This record gives sequence, C-alpha cells and structure tokens, in this order.
Amino acid sequence: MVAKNKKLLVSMDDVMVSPLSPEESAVPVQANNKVNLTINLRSIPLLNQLSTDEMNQVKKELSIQRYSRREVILQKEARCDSLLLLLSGRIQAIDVTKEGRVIGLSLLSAGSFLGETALINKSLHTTSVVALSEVLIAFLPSTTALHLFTHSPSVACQIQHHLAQKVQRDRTFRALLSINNTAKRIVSFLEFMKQKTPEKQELVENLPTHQEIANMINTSRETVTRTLLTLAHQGIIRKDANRLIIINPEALSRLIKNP
Amino acid sequence: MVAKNKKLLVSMDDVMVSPLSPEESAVPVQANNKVNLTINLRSIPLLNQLSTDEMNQVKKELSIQRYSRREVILQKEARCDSLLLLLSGRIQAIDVTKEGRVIGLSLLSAGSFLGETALINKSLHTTSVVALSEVLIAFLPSTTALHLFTHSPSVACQIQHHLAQKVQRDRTFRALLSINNTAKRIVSFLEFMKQKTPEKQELVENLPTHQEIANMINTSRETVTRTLLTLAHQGIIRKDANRLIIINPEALSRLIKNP
DNA sequence: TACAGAATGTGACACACATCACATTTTAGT
DNA sequence: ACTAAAATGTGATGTGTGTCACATTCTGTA
Repeated sequence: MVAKNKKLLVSMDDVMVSPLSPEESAVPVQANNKVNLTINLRSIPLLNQLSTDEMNQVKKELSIQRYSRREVILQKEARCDSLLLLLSGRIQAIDVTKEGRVIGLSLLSAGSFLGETALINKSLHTTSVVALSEVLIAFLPSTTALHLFTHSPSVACQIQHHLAQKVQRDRTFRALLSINNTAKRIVSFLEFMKQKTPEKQELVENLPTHQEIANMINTSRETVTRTLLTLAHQGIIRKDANRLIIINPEALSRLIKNP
Repeated sequence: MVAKNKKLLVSMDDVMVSPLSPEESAVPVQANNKVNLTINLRSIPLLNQLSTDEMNQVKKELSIQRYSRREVILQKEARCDSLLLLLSGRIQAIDVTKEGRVIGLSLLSAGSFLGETALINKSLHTTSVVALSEVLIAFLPSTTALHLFTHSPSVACQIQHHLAQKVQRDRTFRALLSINNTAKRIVSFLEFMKQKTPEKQELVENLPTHQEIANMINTSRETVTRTLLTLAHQGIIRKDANRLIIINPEALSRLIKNP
C-alpha cells in the first residue's frame, strides 16, 4: 500500500500548483509523513459555487482521511455526523444478508458524496461503505452540511439532482435484477456499466471482480465466470487489464432480447 | 382501456368555502356529474406551508383528473410536463421487461407525489404508473413545480426528505430482493409491508393480489399462493377482507432467520 | 524472484421453483 | 341476482443455476 500512496500523492501534487486553486479554497492535507498535498475545494462539484464566506466556513471544518482497499468507511446502523465527499478512488455501498452474503450496491467514484440520505433523514446509515481502492475522503460535519443543503441554492439544487438521479438509476437497476435468466442479467449488467470512448469503442472501465459482479446482480461467482468466458469465446467481449472491451455491441444487445 | 379519461378540468373561479378550507386554498372539483367535492390544498403535505401568493398561483394552475382501476396514469418514456399529486386512492409504479413480464415497483397512497424525478432531471419518465383503485390526481405544471422546488424553502426541504427516504426505502427493498430463498423473500415482504395498529396488532393493509406481490419480489404467482397458504395453515397469518393479519409475528421473523 | 493470497476456471450434482394446465372460488359490473 | 372476469388453489414436470470441491492463473509484496 505504500507504493500506491506514492502514485496517488504525485497526482494530487499537480492540483496544488494549479492556477485554478485560489488560496481561499485550497486545503493542505497531511496525507502521510512524506508529502503534503493540496485539495482544491472548487474542484469538488458540490462546493464549486459556494460564496467566499461559505467556502471559508467549509474549509475550516473539513477534515480529510485516507483509507486503503477493503477498509470500511461507513458502518451500517452507525450514527451519521458528517457528509462524506469522495476526493479520489472508488468505493462501494454494500449490505449483508442475515445469512452473511454480501449485497453489492452502488459503485461511486471521485466527485460523489455519501451519507447524504442519513443526514437528510436524520437517521442512522442504512448501508455500509467500503473502499475498492485507495481513497481520500473529506468529512464535512453534519450541521454545516445540512445548513448548506437548505441555505445554499446551488447546493440544494445539486442535492435534488443527485438524489433524483440516484432514484432513477436504482430503478433501472431494479429492472435489471428482475430478469430471471442469469446470463441475460449479466449481459444487461455489462450494458448498464459500459461507456463509449471518443473513438466509439464501447467498454467497461474498472471491471469489478467476478465475485463483486455476482454480489451486485444476485448470482454466484461461478456463473459470472462461465458466462463471461462464453461471451469471450464467441468473440463478443475481450478482457484487457482491468477493463472489458465490448467487441461486438450488437451481438451483445441481441443476446438480451432473443431467447 | 375502460372508461377513458373523464377529464375533470376545474373552473377555478367558483371557489367553494368549507369550514376546514380557508378560501384561499380551496379548489372545487367536479368529480363526476353528480357530486361536487372540494379539495383543500392545505391538506396536501407538499403545499401546506406555501405563502398566500404561492398558493394562489398554484390554485390557478392546478388541474384535477380522475382515473379508474387499472388505468395508466403515466407512460414510461413519456414527456414530463407536470408534477402529479395523489389526492386519493392507491397507485403503483411499474416497469415491463423485454419478455413482457411486469415488474412491480413502489406502491403509493394519498399524499405522495410522482413524476418528481423526471421533473428534476429534466428527463423522460423512467417508469409507468397505473391506478390500483379509483384515484384523484392533481397536475401542477412543471415550470411552477420546479420554481417551488428551488424557491420555496419548505417545498425544497420536503422534496429532499422525500427523495432521501425513497432512496433508503429502495435500498431496503433491494436487500430484500437478494434473498435467494423464495419463501423467505415472501415473508420478508410481509415484514416490509406490515404496520402496527394502536392495539399492537400487526397487519398488512390493502394486501396486493398474489400476482402483484409476485411481480414485486421476482417470483411466480403460484409460489406466493402456496407460501401464504402454508403460513395460514401454520396459524401464523390470517386473511381478512383485503388485509392480512399477522397472528404470530415472532414465528414470522423466526422464519427469516432460521433455515 | 519467489511466494502467499486473490482471482479465475471447471466439472458434477441436486433441488428449488418457474412453468403449464386446469379446478375452484371470489369479485365486480349490468 | 346473474354472469363474466379476476383471483386463488393445486398437481405434475423439467431445468437453470447455486453449491461444493478442486485446479489453475494472476497480482502484489517481501
């Protein structure tokens, strides 16, 4: 994990010298005992339209913490005392069934925030959150966060958008889950996750492990392995580092429709 | 399909005054050609803290419509031009798989609103909505609705709460769906739906049909029938009109935990 | 470079439950 | 009150896929 740290810190260092960081929004972070890095608060979407006063307030109260892969960031049923802003890395919300099986919920990457529903509902956290990679997270105490939610029009608007989008995304995924043919469910999952490159190449970046995919779409790791292999043999997909390239998108979507 | 949209556009100038309805918030409704009924806008949670000016604006633009059981209220992929407020009756959001199977999503009853996510995201509707019973629905044009969302603090706050609660509820249900034992899933569904009466009697009001339950929790109607019968034979539940009484709540929750 | 721990690959097997087909009961509309 | 339509009840059957058990390959760290 030390080696990972180094890589991460170098990239954050760039931000420090960026002309886009007026000093009022720059927060120095003592990430480990080697390098100082600076976070530009204006680069966090949720905060980038705050007034100078609000920004100063936030800067004063923000604290930043680092987690390594697999570390638990939020515990289900825990008290909620902050809004969490994901500065870098990837995390996942999870839940656990009574039998101990893990249920994979939403995947989040830099720029998203978490803990907002518990904050708004003044409830305990309803899911746990774990780091999928090395991550940096900013903590904003709940009173300040809630104040922004209701008093900063830009924040209020963003929060509404965020929540509404989450609801729609969850609904789409809910529909995916009710496909009773496992192979089709896996294929639909790929369609759900895929993005297009500028060159119109379709691919899934940061493909989760087979186990993680299985946890998200209610199936077993073995079935994911088998299905993905079959697709590869048919020349429809290809694995490449930790991404998955969709060679034949038409064939893929045909698989969902046809028997 | 059946008795089509008896459109009930209201002439807003003849305001009816009821003792519970201060005149500024009373809207007369020509529900069918027999009875006049008056809707008190203050009784709609979302609107009950509006200023007099806002209320007048809303009153001017609100139109009310009646739907009968099974009628489609919103079509998936349709343009979104209003916020819908459910005044009475029960409705359900649904989706349909490529194979034509119906997926039952959230059940809503009086006081809830719908179409808000499409409105906020400026997107098309992502689900269809059908009436489960006779319903009355108020339509508030999107520009006015969106204006309230961002400019009325009370509305903004309620919307945030509403959305955050929806996210949490969806997440809970998502966890329920990943229970791989069908019987346990059905039992968990009962736990999810149950309410306590003042006399601490646990029951599920307005129990959906077996088919509707099956659509919501990814199983077949027959399995729901069989499981519910087994529970009844074991003396754990009892059917009564269109509600279901949980006679032995402890036994019910034991069933979820134990093999 | 080696090594441990993840991640992936693969066969065999059993059984939960979807599906079909039909009977019976309940509900609602005229 | 009558009838059609909807909802519920019930048996028989086939199969998709979860589970177990192990082999193989990959990945990061010492």
